[in-house]
Amino acid sequence: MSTSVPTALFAALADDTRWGILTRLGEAPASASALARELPVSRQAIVKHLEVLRAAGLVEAETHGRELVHRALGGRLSALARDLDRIAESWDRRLADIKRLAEEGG
Amino acid sequence: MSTSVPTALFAALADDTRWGILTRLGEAPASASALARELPVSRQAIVKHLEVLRAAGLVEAETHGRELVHRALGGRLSALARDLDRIAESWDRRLADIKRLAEEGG
DNA sequence: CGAATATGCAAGTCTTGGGTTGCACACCTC
DNA sequence: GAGGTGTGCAACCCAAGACTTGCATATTCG
Repeated sequence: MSTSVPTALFAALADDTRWGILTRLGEAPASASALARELPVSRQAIVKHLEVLRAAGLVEAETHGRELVHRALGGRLSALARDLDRIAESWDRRLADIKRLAEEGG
Repeated sequence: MSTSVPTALFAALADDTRWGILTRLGEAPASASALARELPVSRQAIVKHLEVLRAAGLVEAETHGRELVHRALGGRLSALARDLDRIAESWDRRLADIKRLAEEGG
């Protein structure tokens, strides 16, 4: 098992523009060109971000006519949420153990 | 409300070395020098990482004699987990709505 | 068919940030 | 008090990646 939380996924989420694109797609699917009209960055920048998001499993694309429509997928995110919650709990539990041992035994 | 998930927190988690330090601190608190002995990076690199982690609220430091002992805090992480889960759910729900409307109305 | 629009590929720029080395300083210990 | 050890500050190097502009290529619609 070990870590199970790839930092690559965090990296995909760590950029403001990319996060903006992702949450925008969460509201409704859209093409790269459509996003470029809404956001203050070039279409090429958006395309690159979409590629990163797709590689991370956060976005899925589908051809619609001559458009490539992208949509946000909740699966990876909710899986990440579960992992993080488990990890956070283990940290706090371990800290409580250490503190307890120190007070009892020390 | 809006976003509520600062990408800065993701950025703090997005580096392999930093994530290694963080999970290591999750097992047991340690000083920067102690970590430098375990990990294949310089103490200064670790110090910088710890500063980032502390700024993100993921780590807390306490002076022990002449040592500065750092420990991982689960709070921020579990809060992030809750936020992500909520967001993921909203995405999927919205997608389901769109698909349903398309099939019913279209 | 032809114009408009959507996508893809390709440099090339420039900032960010992870990492190092070196040095000065403090503090506990012997 | 002297030495070893833990920190802090500073300058510097270098690769990664976020964006841009430009051009070539389809493909839908009138």
